[in-house]
Amino acid sequence: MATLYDVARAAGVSTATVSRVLHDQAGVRTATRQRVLEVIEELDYVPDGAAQSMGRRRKEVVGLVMMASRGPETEVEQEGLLFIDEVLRGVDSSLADVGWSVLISVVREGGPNALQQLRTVAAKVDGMLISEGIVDSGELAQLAVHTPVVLVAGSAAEPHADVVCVDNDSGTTALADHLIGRHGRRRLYYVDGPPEAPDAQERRRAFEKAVARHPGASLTGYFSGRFTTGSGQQAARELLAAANSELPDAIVCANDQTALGVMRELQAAGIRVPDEIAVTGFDDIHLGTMLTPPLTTVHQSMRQLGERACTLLLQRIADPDLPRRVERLPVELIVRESCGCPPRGTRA
Amino acid sequence: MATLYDVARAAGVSTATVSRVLHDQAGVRTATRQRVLEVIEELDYVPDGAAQSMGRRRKEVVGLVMMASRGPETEVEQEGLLFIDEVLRGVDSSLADVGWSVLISVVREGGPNALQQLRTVAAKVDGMLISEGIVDSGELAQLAVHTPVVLVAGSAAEPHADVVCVDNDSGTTALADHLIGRHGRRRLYYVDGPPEAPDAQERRRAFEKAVARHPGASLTGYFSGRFTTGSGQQAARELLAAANSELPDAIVCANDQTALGVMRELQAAGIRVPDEIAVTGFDDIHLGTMLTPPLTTVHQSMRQLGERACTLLLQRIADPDLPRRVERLPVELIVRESCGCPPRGTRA
DNA sequence: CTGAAAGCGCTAACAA
DNA sequence: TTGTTAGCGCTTTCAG
Repeated sequence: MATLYDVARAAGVSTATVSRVLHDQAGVRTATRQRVLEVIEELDYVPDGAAQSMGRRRKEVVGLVMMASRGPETEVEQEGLLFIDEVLRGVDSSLADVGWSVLISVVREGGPNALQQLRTVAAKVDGMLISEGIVDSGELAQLAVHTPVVLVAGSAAEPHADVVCVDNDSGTTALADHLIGRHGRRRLYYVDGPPEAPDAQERRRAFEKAVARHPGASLTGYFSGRFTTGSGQQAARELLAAANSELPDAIVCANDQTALGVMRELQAAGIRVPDEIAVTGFDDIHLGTMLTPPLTTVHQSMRQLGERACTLLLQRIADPDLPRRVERLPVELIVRESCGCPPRGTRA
Repeated sequence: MATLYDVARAAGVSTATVSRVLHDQAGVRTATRQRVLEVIEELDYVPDGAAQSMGRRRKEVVGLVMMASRGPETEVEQEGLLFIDEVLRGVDSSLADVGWSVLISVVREGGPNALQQLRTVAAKVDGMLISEGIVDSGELAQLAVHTPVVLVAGSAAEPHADVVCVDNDSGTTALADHLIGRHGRRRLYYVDGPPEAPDAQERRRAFEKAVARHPGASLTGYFSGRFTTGSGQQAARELLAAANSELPDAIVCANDQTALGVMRELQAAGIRVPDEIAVTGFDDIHLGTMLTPPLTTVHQSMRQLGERACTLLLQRIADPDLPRRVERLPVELIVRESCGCPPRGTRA
């Protein structure tokens, strides 16, 4: 492998000059530049990244740490699994502008000390994007002392890092208002996500608040799920089994995966959605458009989440003394048919 | 940021000793080790990755280069998009064993010189996994001179790199035999993928061969698609528009995305699948299980693809003089209902 | 416009 | 068992 020295020697210039040419810096005579360029070409020289990092004291790499899906590999209908892809795209596009790269690390649930893994990553990057649920606030604080960190889809209340999250509040509220105001649903049932997930908390609270604002409407029940299809099925089964009680006329789910399970189970029991019971989700995963009926939900752009998080991270790396920031991304109510609305005109 | 020197000084030992402790190497008295460990803890020391790379002349990072989906971000039904996730998981699991990391780079179609981008990645890694369709054989040859490269899902005929691919042949053959032998389909129509994709070529050839082996069966038509849902729809539309000709009794698609489009369009035209026309895919994407009828297809594990490719890469990095290898991963015929088979017992 | 040279933080061969 | 020290390849300041 040719080094900078080889190039310098072959071109009869100093390493400083080669470096300047390499980075298109001004102050090199055209003829000299030309000569160096030729030698570079000839020697097929590629600068060594590690050495560059040492020299400029910056690696130009950011870490993206995400959670592996729980369960066996074939279980695609899982929390997490669906998001790496989109978030990664956002991050990448934000990085492409400046020529940096992403280092990915997947944390396996129950894997040995996630913190250790994070440290390993930290050694190789200038800053990291960590998705919610990987470390607790204390560990995060430790990490953030030396490494710029942005929490992706994390709790806005996290005091030790910048956070980019989604406006769960307005999304959930819009959904509830639609269901109650537009469709006159009154007996609402809620299928929650895991209590430790900030998104789940925010959505549930917002939902309760929204329901409370509508006289006549009430929360008839509640299931504590885990953002999974299985949770949804379980919730629906329990609901159906409780024979003594009247069924709700709408089931609001903490996310689309859950809604999927609920719908599946209801329909298997011969219940018509949305005629008898409306079902809604949150996230707007692609699968939702393929269901019968198509799922009414709240759209959030994971891509944008990644992009914004990365942008914040780059800014913090550039200036570590920036005040802490929280960015809340807008969401959009996506009305399809599972809420009771009629089919939209033409299909894609 | 504390350095190795700080630790050495504070512990009253040499940097060599600290390094030994850091890597759990033998030959350090327990008491010494203990002391060093304490100092490390106290100073919250984290070794610098770039410096480590320099020292050991190895970065312990592999690059994974994949293609961005074409088209707008919302178009999820695209080639490529669906695979990063799974492949990444395989790579990661293979890397987790040795403690290395993955650097991801997404090549945008039409983006400025992919080769340039690859060089940038090459500077930061010890070897790279490149997915099919990113570089041509010539460029690959250039790259591979200095960097270990494994082609993912590439052409087995590629002479300049190791290749991990899928056994398109046996999968397609099994599918054709099933359709013809089991269901007695005779008038077969094929929707191909892009001609430049090795997978597409292999599948088409295998299909033609398989059909030829069955007297009575024939290939009644052929559409040159692009592995996309859109291609499938277009293929179906053309087929339906050609009013003079008799319709086929089976449409075999180069991949699931395409099959999805075909099914959608056929059903929109009131044609019953599989009663009137059977439809099959290749890949076994999750969506296929959700269709009505569920899609009969050929399963390939992208996760395994990533894992194997990564394993080969690690071996080549360890020994660059290894002979070139091609690994062909097994596939499995997944019989569901779109081929004409009856529903399987219980659903998941 | 160009060059000399001092780092950057760690590893590993060699000595002791 | 521990220490010394020569790199690793590039960047960048400071002189010229």
